[in-house]
Amino acid sequence: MTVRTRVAPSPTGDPHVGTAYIALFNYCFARAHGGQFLLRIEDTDQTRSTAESEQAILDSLRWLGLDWDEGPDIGGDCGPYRQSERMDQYGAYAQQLVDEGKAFVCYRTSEELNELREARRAAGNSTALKPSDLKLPDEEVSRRREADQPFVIRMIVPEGDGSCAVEDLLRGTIELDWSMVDAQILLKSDGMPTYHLANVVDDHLMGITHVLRGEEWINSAPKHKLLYEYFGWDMPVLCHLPLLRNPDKSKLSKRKNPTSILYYQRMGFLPEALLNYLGRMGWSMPDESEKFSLQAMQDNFDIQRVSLGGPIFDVEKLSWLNGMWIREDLTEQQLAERLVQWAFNEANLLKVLPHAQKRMETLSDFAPLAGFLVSGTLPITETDFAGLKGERDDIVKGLQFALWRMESLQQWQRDAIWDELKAVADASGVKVKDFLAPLFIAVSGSSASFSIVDSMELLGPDMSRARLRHAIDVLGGVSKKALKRLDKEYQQLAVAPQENQ
RNA sequence: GUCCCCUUCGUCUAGUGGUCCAGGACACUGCCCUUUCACGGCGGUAACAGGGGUUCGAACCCCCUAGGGGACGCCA
Repeated sequence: MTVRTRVAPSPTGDPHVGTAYIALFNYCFARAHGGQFLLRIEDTDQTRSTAESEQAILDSLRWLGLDWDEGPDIGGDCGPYRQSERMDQYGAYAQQLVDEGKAFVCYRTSEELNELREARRAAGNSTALKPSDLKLPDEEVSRRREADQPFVIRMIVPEGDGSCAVEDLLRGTIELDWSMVDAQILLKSDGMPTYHLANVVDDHLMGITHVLRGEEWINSAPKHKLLYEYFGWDMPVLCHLPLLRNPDKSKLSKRKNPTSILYYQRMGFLPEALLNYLGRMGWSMPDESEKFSLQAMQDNFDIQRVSLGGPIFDVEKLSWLNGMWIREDLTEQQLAERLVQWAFNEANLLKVLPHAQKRMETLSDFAPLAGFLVSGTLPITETDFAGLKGERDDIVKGLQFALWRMESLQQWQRDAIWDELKAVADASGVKVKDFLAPLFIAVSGSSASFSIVDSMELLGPDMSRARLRHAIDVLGGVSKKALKRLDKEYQQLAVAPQENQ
């Protein structure tokens, strides 16, 4: 048995707990059956992926103790591959399907696609575009080809009624209507494969026998099944796991919840505890014990013990569990080592000292000065913001704008942070000093502290964002309605904020 | 809008036709321990989404309704 976890780098490079969640189940499933656990980094979208974001995920999984095996050499690296090394290969597979009449070249422009989709929607149909919808007259095709217009390769899919039966290890047979399945793009106009092609080709080449993935993939399973049929390959057994949820039940997202493994690391959670907690999400030990090690989970793993309701990620219970691990599984000696490892090591102190030293008169000044850097959620209250300029609403607005800006920031460096914050302040017509004042309190808990950008750089993106979010909550939060209004205003600031999930 | 998935205490879950007027854990809460706080110990409140079937018997099987979620991209 061979299973793999696909990990997709996020634009901001945060290793997502959802990724670790899926990886954990793949790991246990494979190990429990004496099989292999492989890792594959999905990397076909150049706008998302960087070497750093890939590394961050690998490091996080390793931190959690989820070690993977070396896979077979399928061209390029066995682990994460770089697209440039394998491009030709995907192109060849796509071409093969074209030659066999199972895929076709499509010259449609995105404007045309939008029109076609809108027309279908207006008619009350699904928006899935079929080969026949996309077909252009032959002369038009040759005209566009001669004009060297960009094209993609799409797969042929069945038209008309009927459904595709997909087998799921946990859900049994799932019937999906072919009418919902569009002529999926396999090869993009830049020559890169889409996930769907890369996924099927890689899994085949890697000899994957079982695929455990999130349930958001159920709907594209027919495409994958069809591709396996087109290529004449054996299809792996599919198993769709439930999705981790926010407290409001939506899919776990960083807008509503800290989702980065780095955040939990920084917050002082033990990897054993975080992994243990993820193992309790939608799964239970036969004896229902709450606290168990990865080894114990693996030894007792039974995929049938997965429950299908989407579990809500509850930090409170995670904290309790973490406390259990600290109290019951660490000697004082080990706890001391963990603390040093976590933050009180020389390298870390040296990063902080440049900012602290000039503000110190005695050594004992250090803790109050730098304490916020090793704290979790700061014990701030509404009154901490009382002395500042501006109404409560304006302060909240500033914090929210800063938060949004920081959520889309890709390079977490002090100068970049400064540029972003200044841009927002300028665009909103607020003096930088007044704009920054509430941020100081949100981030450091005090109005007198290290410079805001230095503090944020030291804290890292996840903790910084969490602090901003917490400050907004402390100030009474933002209602849904107000949020909508603020969002509109934010979009009009013309600082061209990037959309991100 | 269309399709798919899901539905046991507020939350995580046990439960695969009788042993369930539903068990455990977090949270909340009462008492005990304790110079304080925490830890720990003993209790308490709290759920089978609703309606129809099938069956001697249904949390469990079937159907309908409702609610929640997901998918509908040259993202993964």
